[in-house]
Amino acid sequence: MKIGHLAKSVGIDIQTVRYYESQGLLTEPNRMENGYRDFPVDSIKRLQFIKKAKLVGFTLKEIKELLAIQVTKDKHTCQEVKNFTQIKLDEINQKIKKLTEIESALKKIHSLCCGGSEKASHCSILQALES
Amino acid sequence: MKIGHLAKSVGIDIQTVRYYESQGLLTEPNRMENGYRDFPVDSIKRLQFIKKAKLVGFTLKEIKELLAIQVTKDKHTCQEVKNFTQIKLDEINQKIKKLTEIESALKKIHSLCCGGSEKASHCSILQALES
DNA sequence: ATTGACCCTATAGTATACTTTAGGGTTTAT
DNA sequence: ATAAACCCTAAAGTATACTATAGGGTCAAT
Repeated sequence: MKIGHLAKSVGIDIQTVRYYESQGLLTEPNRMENGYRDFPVDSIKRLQFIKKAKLVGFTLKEIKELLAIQVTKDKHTCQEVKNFTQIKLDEINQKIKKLTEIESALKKIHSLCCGGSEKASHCSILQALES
Repeated sequence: MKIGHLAKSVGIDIQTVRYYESQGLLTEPNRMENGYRDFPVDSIKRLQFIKKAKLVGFTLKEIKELLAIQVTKDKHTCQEVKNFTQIKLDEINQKIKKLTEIESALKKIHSLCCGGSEKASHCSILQALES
């Protein structure tokens, strides 16, 4: 799969794909005779995951670590993987909690703010977070 | 409240507080006679919100917009606020969804990967996302 | 065979969000 | 009164994550 096709099917820029490769987020693709990159199909999933993880505030460095999770004799032991995934699970729960707080504040604003008879007393996000 | 106290109680750097002020995320604080900034107490909540929103992937620009939500005659109408909060609520739900996907993949890895009799077939995050 | 749509590398430039430095004044405790 | 801890501005520097540019080769269709 050529880089243009890959980039398009994930909805990112070709340059960005090359950048991710340079940063070690994509394993080095095979090359065709002419030197063009030939990506395996699962690069799509890899890039989709990167996109997803970026959206929720993970850095490329963190995403690289997430993608690197695997139990292999010479790399990571079970216990290492368990420890690492537990840390990441905690982080994710933190994020979900924060998002839920912001969500409920926005919901308050959305539903109460402009009800007509309601006073505009929940119309800032900080006020809505408090109540 | 002096900047050092404020920064410390939120757990961020003094310089960062000044930077946020310069970017319009904090309203300009009053000055004491000596020129020192005198922050209102609610700056703490403002900064805590900024911290929270940054953690889940919002940019300073977006955070500024969230902090600016209010219904006022000369600024934003009810409908504008409703529209804006709805867009943000959708974004937040997207983020929560992505996080939940990553979470369940990590949970799979965490619980299945090293069970002993289990094959290491869910030991990469991409594999875990699929199943 | 030539045009347009691809691909390549290498390097420079940009946006965002800080972080550090320089150079200086203020306050608090001893 | 002096040192340590605090505050100020302005400007430069850094890290991250792209994004664009230059200069060139490849491929598919006309």
